[in-house]
Amino acid sequence: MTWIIFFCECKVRTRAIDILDYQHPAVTVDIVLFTIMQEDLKVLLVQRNTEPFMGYWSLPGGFVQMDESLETAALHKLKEKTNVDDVYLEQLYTFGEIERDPRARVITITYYALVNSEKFTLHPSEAVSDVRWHSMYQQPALAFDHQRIIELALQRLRNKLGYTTLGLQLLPEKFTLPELCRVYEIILNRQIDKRNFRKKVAFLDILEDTQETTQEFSKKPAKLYRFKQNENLEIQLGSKNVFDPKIPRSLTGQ
Amino acid sequence: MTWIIFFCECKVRTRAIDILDYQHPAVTVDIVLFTIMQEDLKVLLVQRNTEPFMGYWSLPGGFVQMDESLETAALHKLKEKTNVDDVYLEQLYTFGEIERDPRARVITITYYALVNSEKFTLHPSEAVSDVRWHSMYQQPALAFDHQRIIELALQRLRNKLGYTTLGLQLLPEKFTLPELCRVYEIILNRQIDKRNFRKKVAFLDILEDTQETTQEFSKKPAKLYRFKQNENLEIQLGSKNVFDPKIPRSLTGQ
DNA sequence: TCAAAAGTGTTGTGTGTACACCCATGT
DNA sequence: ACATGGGTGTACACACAACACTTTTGA
Repeated sequence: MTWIIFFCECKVRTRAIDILDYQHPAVTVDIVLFTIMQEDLKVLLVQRNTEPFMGYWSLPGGFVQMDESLETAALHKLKEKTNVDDVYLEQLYTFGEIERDPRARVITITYYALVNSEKFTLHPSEAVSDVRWHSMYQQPALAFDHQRIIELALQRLRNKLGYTTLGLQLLPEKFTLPELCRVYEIILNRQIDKRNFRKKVAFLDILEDTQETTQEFSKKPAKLYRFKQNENLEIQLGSKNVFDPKIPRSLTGQ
Repeated sequence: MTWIIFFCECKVRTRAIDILDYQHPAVTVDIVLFTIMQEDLKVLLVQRNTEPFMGYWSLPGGFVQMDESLETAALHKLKEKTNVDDVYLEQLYTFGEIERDPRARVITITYYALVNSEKFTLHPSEAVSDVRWHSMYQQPALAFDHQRIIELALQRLRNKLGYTTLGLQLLPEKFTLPELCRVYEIILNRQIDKRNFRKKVAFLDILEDTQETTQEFSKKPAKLYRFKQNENLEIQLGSKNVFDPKIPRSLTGQ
């Protein structure tokens, strides 16, 4: 009898703990916003003006409000800091180590985002003193676990570059092939053979010729291309992988 | 009952505003636990006995406690439901739509996990009436957005199968090549050429011959292999991708 | 005429895929 | 002897990687 009562009590109390007395951790979003400027891969950082980590740089982000989805929250934070709202945004990972914020239990859902440099220069919020672009390859000291987050974002970006058309997000509407190639070189941090690159892009058939040229980057005019908007962002090319036979090698095959 | 709880919850959350000037959403973890049994891919599901979605099936999971990291929380929930604790666990995605739980704002960090069938049969918690394995290819009606979560998990599992050795997590320590091949066939839901499969596995050089054989599955004895534990889980094989030239094609090259 | 970047083809090699038969054993 | 699943080799196709010279223009 006692056991039954105890059992019931436990059950009730467990539910009570879950729903009533349960302490909710704080939830934030943090965004790794990439762009390419001055032939360099940049990340947007914000300088902290409060403890902890006062003076350190951190990712733009903030608390998730009750009336916004995670993605919306991320977009809001970005808009707040940069005034840019046309970005490519993708969830990265969720960090929830107990001690990642010394003040309280904070779980952060991280995103990474890409803006093309042109859109950015139209809203040069870098003027705001405590919000600045930093070279990915030369960062200041970062607060919390943000270093780790940025590294993961870069890794993901590099990976996805290979099987998606993500790179196009970093360029204006019209761009030249050498420009696109440079985007890849900058992100991957290594040289790419331009002949092979052109060949692959041509084969993908995701660009259309605008019939225009530009001499912005060279004396010889370079053709300007535009991304075929109707094309899917996820491009599956080439041999897929180890244990995946029986898929015919055609673009339509996936 | 539900209404009382809901009311109380509102009250508590209102107080939270006063104190922190910020409402914290509830945070849960949900786990998609896969195994292979009876030549079929199974997912562990729990039948709900409360509203909302009473009677529907849902993923094992629960609230994240303040003193456990997300991954720890996920492991705890699994242990609770299945008594299995030696699993491969990996974060999947975080869902935070405002309306995903009709009761309150709940953000869930989802994981997927793999157990080998042998470990599972040692702790047959399927006996527990409201916790059961269901065929991935024939599921009951699912609560919340759990259908979507499971689908994402399957997709991820299939993808990762190609460039990792994840499949090995679903087998006991010693296994035969036909068994491993069957794991891939079951998960990918398609036939695989066994000659090509063996060739690739041999080339990967991640298995060691145990010098033993088994006749469990056939009359002709099949060699038993063991996973070389020191090998990395992430195997990069074959051509990498579209925009990634200049990487020599060697296993050491990554 | 020179410098600077755009543009262009070919070849070898590795990896994916298709395909058919013999082997070892229990019944 | 036969049924069952284990085990093996070859040939073709395709994508990746390496590589060097010509073209167009501005200065």
